Amino acid sequence: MTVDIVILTMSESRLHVLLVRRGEEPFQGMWAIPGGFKRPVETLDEAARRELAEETGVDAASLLTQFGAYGDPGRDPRMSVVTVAYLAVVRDVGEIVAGTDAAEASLVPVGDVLDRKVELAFDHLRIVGDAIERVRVELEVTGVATAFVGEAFTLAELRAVYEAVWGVQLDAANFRRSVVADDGWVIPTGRRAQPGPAGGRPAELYRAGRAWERGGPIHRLPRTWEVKS
Amino acid sequence: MTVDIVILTMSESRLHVLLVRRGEEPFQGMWAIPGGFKRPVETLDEAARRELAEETGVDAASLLTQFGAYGDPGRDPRMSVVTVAYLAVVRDVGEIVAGTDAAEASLVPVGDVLDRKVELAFDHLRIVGDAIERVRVELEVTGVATAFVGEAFTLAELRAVYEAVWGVQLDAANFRRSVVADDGWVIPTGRRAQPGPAGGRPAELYRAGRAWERGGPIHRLPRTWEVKS
DNA sequence: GTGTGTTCTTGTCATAGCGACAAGAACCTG
DNA sequence: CAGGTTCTTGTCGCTATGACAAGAACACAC
Repeated sequence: MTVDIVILTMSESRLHVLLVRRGEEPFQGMWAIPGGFKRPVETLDEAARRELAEETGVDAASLLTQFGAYGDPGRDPRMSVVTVAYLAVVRDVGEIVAGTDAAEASLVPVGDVLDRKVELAFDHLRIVGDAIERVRVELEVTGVATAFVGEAFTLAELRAVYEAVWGVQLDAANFRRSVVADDGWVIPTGRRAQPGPAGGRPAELYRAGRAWERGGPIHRLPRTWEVKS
Repeated sequence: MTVDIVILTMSESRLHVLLVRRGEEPFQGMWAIPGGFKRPVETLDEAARRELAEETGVDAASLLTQFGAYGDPGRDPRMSVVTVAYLAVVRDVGEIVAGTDAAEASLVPVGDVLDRKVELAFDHLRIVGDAIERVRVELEVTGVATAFVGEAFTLAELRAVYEAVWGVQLDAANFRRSVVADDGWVIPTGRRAQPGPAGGRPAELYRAGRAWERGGPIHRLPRTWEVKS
């Protein structure tokens, strides 16, 4: 019994996953998602949190959600091992420190992983793929989007999350209208963000409201207000 | 490592779950969901299918979907056991036969389980509860609804699924319009169903179309067209 | 300062979706 | 045939939303 953890975060408007370079056999030197063996005295959630901290120094405690179990014979060359996979979405990974069993830890664009530019150990490619798919769905149904951004955020930042995860372009005006629709999804803070290097009108800063508990305001299914060109 | 299976089906317009009465310790004589130990040479999916067939005689092969793993210490009094839970929605359970390890097998209304009128062994109440919640979500996003009904079905039957699972009343006219919306969710067969004992106009029979793959037509979140009185 | 470019914000318009409701159609039983 | 039940069709009005245009607030170059 092992647990493995997929940590997702936004960086440079792209989705990234936290990987560690394996320090031990099997697959020594190859990239993998953090994880390790569960102890009999702890719950699965506790095991996930502990392994993540041990190998990367990241504490994603309350955000870890379980999303799958993998137990194909042969997925681990050593023995028959079933792993339970966890997912956490964070706005800032914080200090990444390679710990036990890990020679190195860093953020990698998920695009590079899915394109196989970065090869993963075990069946971790499949696990990461399932995690992404899960986030795509959760984005529509839950408030996961706010977990990607900070305490205070601009609507452009929030929109970038949807665009990166779904791989679409959204109309800024319509996005604003849907989110601000006075149902309490976002609450203006009164402050404004610093404009980017190219200038532009400074964006208002918002914080997350409580309406996300009932599902998000942005949908992708029958909606097609992606930008044309 | 064990696998446990939650089988859900509709009976008398109510949601039912397939339970077995345990033939062995621990919890001998108590109701539980079917399940058992995974073998090293098989996948989790195969283990679920095998255990279900062994204990109940039910073959739900292609419909089994994994939805959670449970590994709290103490959930099994004998030892530390992690179980992977599977869910299947079927229109007809078929022949139920109590098999190995099971003294009895039958369908129980989920209401009785959630109300604790029927007590379950281990943490199976929690597992069943999670399964129900999963179905409630899937009903909105996937074509699970069609798995509850037969090959050919009336729109009233399909509507009853949503009403039973969500615990709401839906307007028959609006339900029809949403489902028939010529997007291929249901396809008329040209045949008609037998009216019930109280008479009434005979309903048209439909079969499931391919549009369900892109998500269902019925939503519950911002929608509130439940019947008033 | 002034002009140009960029980004965020506000507003308009037309259409599609949908909740509420009423009426008609097709069966039953007695 | 009368009355009851269930399924089916249709209408009305409101809201949500996709498309698009215009205004506002900044940076930078000159």
